[in-house]
Amino acid sequence: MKPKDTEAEILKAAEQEFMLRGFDGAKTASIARAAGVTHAMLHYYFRTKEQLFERILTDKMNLMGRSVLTAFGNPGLPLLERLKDGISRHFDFLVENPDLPRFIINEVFSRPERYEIMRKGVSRIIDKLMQNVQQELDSMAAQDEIVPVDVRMLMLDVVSLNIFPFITYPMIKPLLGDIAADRERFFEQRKAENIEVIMRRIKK
Amino acid sequence: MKPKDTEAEILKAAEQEFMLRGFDGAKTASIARAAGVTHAMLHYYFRTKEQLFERILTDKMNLMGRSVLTAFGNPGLPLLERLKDGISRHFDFLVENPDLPRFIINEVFSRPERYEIMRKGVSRIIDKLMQNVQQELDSMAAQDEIVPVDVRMLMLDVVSLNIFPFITYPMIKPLLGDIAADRERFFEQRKAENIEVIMRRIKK
DNA sequence: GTTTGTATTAACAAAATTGTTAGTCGATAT
DNA sequence: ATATCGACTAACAATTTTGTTAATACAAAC
Repeated sequence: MKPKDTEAEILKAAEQEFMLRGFDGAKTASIARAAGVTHAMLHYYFRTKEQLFERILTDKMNLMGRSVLTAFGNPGLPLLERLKDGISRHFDFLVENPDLPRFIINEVFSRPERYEIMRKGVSRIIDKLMQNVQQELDSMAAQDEIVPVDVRMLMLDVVSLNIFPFITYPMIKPLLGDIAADRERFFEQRKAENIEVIMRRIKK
Repeated sequence: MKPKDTEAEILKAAEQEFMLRGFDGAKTASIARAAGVTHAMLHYYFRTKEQLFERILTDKMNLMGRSVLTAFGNPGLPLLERLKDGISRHFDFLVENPDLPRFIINEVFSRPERYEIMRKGVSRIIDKLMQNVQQELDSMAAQDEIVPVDVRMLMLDVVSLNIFPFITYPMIKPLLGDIAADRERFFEQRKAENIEVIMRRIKK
């Protein structure tokens, strides 16, 4: 008589399994085992593997989309501070969700139509945010305080620098040696580096 | 009769299928169909799906590893020119192999032990290359021509900026609108942007 | 011309994976 | 008390996927 409980258990297990192995690599039996129920329950609550997956993917896409907005949508600060703060907050979000980008990138790649889910949710708001920042960039550039720059290119710089170390950490760790051995310390350094790179990109 | 022929056909088909769908998503029947043979042939030549996959993965990892070396291992130029040239050549390599990084990142993530294949091949040579560049960076910094910088951080900046647009193109294309609509032109702009970012990172 | 060896196929086998169903159990409402 | 209803299980079914094998074809070697 505790339906919410098992349903939540399945969702939790499915999230882990799908994030770790992707849609094709995840097995319903494995999800059921991790949730501590028979795999029939999974069909009872979600009909098919596909539907269970869509549920997880939608959640994760919304999380990913909102992360950019909440990181950079911090009004009241002067532009450069707001940028620094945004990079830092976006990076911190990735520390808490290190596997999220790789998961989404893969699932969108293997079925691009899935991206519509996300685009509809955040595209408009991001457009608005970008337009605002572009205006501020332009006015600062007009006053010779920074160099002129396209906000879309700048934001792509930011997310490239922020996300890439997380999706490649298993590979770069052995390559970089001692600098990457201590994971937490390494990511602290990367955050500082990324802010430095972006500030230098736009400062006179 | 013509053994090389069918074996090569299978390898070609397997490469496409594995690169597109990954190990879990790829099906041996689909590979065989694309190669124009029965799926028994695939086992005849390679015993198992796993062994066929290892063959492809090893090739791709060597390709990926060497790409960094050949791009930046261009002696005779002054450091800044060599860096620009390296970024450009590495980027051009990605234009020719846009799906390669995503494929390798995924397969290494899902089974990190696979990374040993690559590490053994290129790790030493990359270490050497990095040490050389670090020395040049240090001597230029000592003469106040550039700011001091750790080569490992700088190279991670470079590959982050270069690779990320390729692995996320299906996602960023709808987000960036007109700027990304023309794929070729977009990547031209990105290459210029990446060189600009890195130069600004180290210049006084 | 027979033997030998390799390439190939069709059919089969085994395992894994997803999905279904009939029926049980227990709480709640009537 | 019993009828009802949602949660649940075990067993089964269907399909997909990987791997095997016996038989065939055919060229080259002897």
